[in-house]
Amino acid sequence: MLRSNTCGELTVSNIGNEVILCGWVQTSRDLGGMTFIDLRDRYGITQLVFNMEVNSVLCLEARKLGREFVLKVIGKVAERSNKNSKIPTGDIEILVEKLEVLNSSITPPFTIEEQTDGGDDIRMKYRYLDLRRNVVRANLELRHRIAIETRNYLDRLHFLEVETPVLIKSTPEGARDFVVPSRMNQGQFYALPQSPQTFKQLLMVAGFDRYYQIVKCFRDEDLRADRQPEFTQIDCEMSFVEREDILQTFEGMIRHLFKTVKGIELPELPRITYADAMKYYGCDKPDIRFEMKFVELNEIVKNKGFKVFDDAELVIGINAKGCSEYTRKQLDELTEFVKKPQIGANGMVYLKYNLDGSLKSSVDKFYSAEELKKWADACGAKEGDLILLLAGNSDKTRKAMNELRLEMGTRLGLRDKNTFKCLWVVDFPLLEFGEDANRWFAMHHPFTSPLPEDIHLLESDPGKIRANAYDMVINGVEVGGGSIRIHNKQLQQQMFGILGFTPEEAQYQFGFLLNAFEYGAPPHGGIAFGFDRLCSLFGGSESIRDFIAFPKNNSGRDIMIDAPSLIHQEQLKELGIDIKI
RNA sequence: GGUUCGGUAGUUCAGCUGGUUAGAAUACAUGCCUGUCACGCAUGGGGUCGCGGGUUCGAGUCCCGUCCGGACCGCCA
Repeated sequence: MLRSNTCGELTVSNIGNEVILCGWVQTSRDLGGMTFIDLRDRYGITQLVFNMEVNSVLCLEARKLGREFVLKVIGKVAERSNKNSKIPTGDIEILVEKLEVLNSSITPPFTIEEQTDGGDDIRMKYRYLDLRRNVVRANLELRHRIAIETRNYLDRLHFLEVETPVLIKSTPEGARDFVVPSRMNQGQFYALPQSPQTFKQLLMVAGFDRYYQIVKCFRDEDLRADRQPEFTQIDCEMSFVEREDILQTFEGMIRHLFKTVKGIELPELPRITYADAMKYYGCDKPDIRFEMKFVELNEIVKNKGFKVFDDAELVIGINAKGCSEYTRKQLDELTEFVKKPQIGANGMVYLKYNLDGSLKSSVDKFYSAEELKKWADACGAKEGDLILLLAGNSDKTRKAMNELRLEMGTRLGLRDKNTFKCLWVVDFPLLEFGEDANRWFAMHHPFTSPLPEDIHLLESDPGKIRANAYDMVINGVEVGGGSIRIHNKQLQQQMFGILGFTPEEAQYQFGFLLNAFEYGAPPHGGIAFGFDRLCSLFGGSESIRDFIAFPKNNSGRDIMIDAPSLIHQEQLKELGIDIKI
């Protein structure tokens, strides 16, 4: 060991000790007669002192040290005359007796401090420097903590962590696959897994009973702040269980994580059906940190001569409590917000329930005060509240109102990142119809079992079938999702049929699974959590990039190593690939 | 594939309706300073205004194209 202690642990109890520290120069403060250097490592910062009167050679040497130089120093721990209460080691300093420069550094392109001056781009290019910053390191420490506690919990319940292959087979359903050309099988490709789905099911067939894996998954789709091309899942599967068992087990896991990592005791998780989530929140991952539920107003507002409402399939309102004093400017901003192309509403109607009890709406021409009062009552509005209404096609209006609700929640400060509201969303539709392809698609994936009571609809009315599937949602973020699986060959074949596979295609793509089901597949089900999202949520950040050591940018590039990149003609030739651009 | 915001010193940014030699902060360098901890003070160096084209007497500023980055829509079983 080059060092006797870290830079974060020395206190007054160590005064007089001879210590050896290693670390990076955070800053130096040269006062002429003496020089202070803050030495940093992963554990903290310790102040080094060089005094001209004590050792002028050493002091002059210390003056020349630049930011991020790597030092080894030997010295005595001393009590400071001026203490710094802001850092744990602020009561002591090191009177340096011997200094060794282990390595020098050129000037870093941005400051390595809590509040860095660097933008995202430059920080990603020099990610190894960015990772030296406390905040980023703390994020990865949090990630480590969550992984450890996940393993603790699942291990205690006898889950086995089993690794599954990364080079697998491309499948047509779902997201685009990343593909890897095979040299030994020219013209053929592996795919990287979007999830270990079929493997974990095969592990259930194999009798492993309880499996989990903290595992990298890959999807070749466009990215977002919360989406990376390679991401990590906590992937789990259990045999001989029903939905209730899975919900209990993993509700337990999330509560364990909140308790051990955040010190938060979560209440029992509420459950909401997909249908209700869409009805009251316009969204299958509602943020329930605040109420502001949708109220359907069709009955009340129609046939009074206001064409927009009369022609609308759906008119819904939300009650923004305490906002009756909103100015014209604020209301115009909200209207502009909902009219943005990404949101797509044509306009917004408002109703102010003023503090004096009067009602003022943007459609006063068409509605009497009495009629407006009915709106207010339906929305549970009181004096001082503001009702916002959107109208039009049902799906679009719900989607737009969801955005408006979240925007209002943000504006009213109702989405505190340190408040956590978790829930289960259950009874998703099994299938959704793809207009372009003119066929049914699995909403979750093709291995999802229908609810037993809905199986009879398979041939007659597939769109009505509910899936035995569930999502866990925290603060409006889908952190996990899963289902009870199909474990019966005939039902699985029937499902592939509905999804437009011929029996031959089904056999070609998923024959291994169908075959396995013939050898005594147990009833099973599982769930997968987005590990990166869970970490960012725990860390109070919107972006998962902050919780990944070496993330990719919006275009899927790693700008530090500059990947993806061209490969040599030789390599292409070996693979039997001819590229035309 | 689309919408939108941005690209000016090492870095983060300002730069108005086009008009002298493009600024600030910070970082960096040099000097002074014995209790700093965002040390202080003084001095200094540092720019292909992303790139290409156009309009104009004149473009960092306006227009077109293009590249790069961020956020979002589509997409993400």
